[in-house]
Amino acid sequence: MLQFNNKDMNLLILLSEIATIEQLARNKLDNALPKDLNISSFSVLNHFSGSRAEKTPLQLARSFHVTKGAMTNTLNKLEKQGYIHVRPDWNDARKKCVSISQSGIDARNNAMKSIKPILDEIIQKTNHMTKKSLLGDLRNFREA
Amino acid sequence: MLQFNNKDMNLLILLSEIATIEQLARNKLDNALPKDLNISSFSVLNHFSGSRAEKTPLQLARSFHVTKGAMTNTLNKLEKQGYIHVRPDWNDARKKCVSISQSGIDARNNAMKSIKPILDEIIQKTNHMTKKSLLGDLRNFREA
DNA sequence: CAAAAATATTTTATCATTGAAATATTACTT
DNA sequence: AAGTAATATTTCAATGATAAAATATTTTTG
Repeated sequence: MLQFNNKDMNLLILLSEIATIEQLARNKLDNALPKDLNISSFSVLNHFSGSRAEKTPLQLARSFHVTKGAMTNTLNKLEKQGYIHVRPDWNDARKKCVSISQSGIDARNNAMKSIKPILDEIIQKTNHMTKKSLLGDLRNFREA
Repeated sequence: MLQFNNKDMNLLILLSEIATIEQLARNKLDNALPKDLNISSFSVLNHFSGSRAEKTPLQLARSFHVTKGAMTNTLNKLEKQGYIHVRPDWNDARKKCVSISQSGIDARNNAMKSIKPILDEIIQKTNHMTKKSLLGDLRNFREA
């Protein structure tokens, strides 16, 4: 039988561990969020709560590493909900400019409140770990 | 405006970093795999290459943290492809017993060869990191 | 300036997953 | 032993993502 080296296998295990965490976290958060906000929509709103500067759909798609079509979907939903403003870019008709609305900010804050118990639970359970170095390691890892 | 504590925000950032890595890795691997094997199918085959013991669909669903319906799908595909054997459990008619076939082993080895360049590239790029402690940290993190 | 290439968004078909319901079998309870 | 609860699998509708094609606009190039 073919033999693969340990490094390859260990990397697969590491990646599968990451996938598992992602899946569990996604499910927990998804269920905790208000039913009119899925994780994708919440992420976009949350993104704008850091900086309210306008972004184009393409910039957002890149930020979240999703396809442009997926971002079109998410933005359409958010716009119908009144959580974002979308306007043409007057200098370049190919582009649009997306920003968060006041009710979008409210929805984001409300969503944050509903997932806070889960976040706090995780924080409490992982209090012994240094999440700071973990985050750094993961960032380095992602670069590759 | 509402205020959320730094720990909550940092945790969200950490989770989003994990999600990003998962997405990038999944895409890279998915594209590299033979077109008749997606990651889910490959994972099941790879699972059996560690221990060829029979497993029930439910056990597999739990191992991979997917729903039972998702596992039914994956197993149906693998069976049609001839990569697994599925037989009734003679002691309990509710259950089935799944095992890997010889061509399943071949397909798994072949798939491994096709993703090896990607794995090696990641390994090389992250050679400076101690992936061992990272894996431990992530495991602890997942428990929570 | 006209043609070609690049950029931005939307549309379309396809796919994998989920949660819940349906079905079937086995285990428990009294 | 009958009825209820638990377990295992499949089916189904809905969802959210992808890749690729379609459309529109702007930039580059010859």
